[in-house]
Amino acid sequence: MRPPTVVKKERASTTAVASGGAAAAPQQLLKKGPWTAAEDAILKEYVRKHGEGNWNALQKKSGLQRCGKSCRLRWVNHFRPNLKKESFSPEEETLIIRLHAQFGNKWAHMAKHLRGRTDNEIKNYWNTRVKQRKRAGLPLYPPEIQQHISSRCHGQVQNAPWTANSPPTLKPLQPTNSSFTSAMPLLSENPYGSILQDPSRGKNISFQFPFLTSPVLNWPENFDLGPPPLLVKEELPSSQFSSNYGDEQMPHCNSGLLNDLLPESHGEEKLLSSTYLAIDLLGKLGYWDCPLGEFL
DNA sequence: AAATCGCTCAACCGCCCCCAC
DNA sequence: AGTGGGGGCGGTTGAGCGATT
Repeated sequence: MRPPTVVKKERASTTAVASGGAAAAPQQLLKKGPWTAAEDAILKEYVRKHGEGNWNALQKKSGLQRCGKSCRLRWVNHFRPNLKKESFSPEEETLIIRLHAQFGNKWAHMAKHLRGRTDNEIKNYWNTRVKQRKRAGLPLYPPEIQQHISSRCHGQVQNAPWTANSPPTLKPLQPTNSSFTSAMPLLSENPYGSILQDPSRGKNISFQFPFLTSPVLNWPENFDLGPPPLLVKEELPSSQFSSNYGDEQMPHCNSGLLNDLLPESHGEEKLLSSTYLAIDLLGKLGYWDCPLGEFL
């Protein structure tokens, strides 16, 4: 990766920034293009004094001729603490591929799982990868990743909506020509998730299928994701366990069941932990017969 | 040495959501 | 309920640079 912040040739211009990114900026001349060392210094000093956020105020208070969005982007991509500068490691590359298989083009979401990496970096890496593999006539996901994912746990949910009297049955996918795409018609009967009744506790538990609610699905042919990554979202009716997948501030529900089953997890691991723990939860409730260890 | 090509990546753009009023 | 500002996010662009011809 090329070292950042080295501006060899000034391509900046001073212009009235148009709508969109600088909608809130006053109609004055704001600079665009590469940042200079002096601008960087102003930005860093401002954040040191005032912390992150309130980016438009930065422009007003510091006199920096940059719109708030540009300041935020510069900070996030170059000066935020603990940023990694080196190229992606093989482990990181593998993780990106797996995360993309799971979440699609959710760069910011993926960045939460790659400590010290920015959404922009991941996006650039992926777009380059797409170009390269397309040119080489290779599939988007390498066979080893496809194999790894599809071998984690072959199961498929049927018979929605579920109840405790009619629990979801798990049907092994055929190892050869099965694909998540082929599973979708079955799941489309219940595109937003389901509610499970747990009579032993007198509780209802709501599940959602992020794959089915994601607008970015464009799965390659024959890509087998295995089972949808079930996420426990709500324990009805009293739940406050309502975060979206990927929400780092996932609150605990206010009744006992999920808190019993979901141990503490922290930071960037929380999303995947919540996903896997949700699957584990299904197993503990008897709806899933795949040990968590095999799924991971 | 010069021209061309292809890739990388920083930065911008536009859309959207959230929240205060 | 409607509106506007702030901020987050994904898509896109194009300058810079190394490789190749």
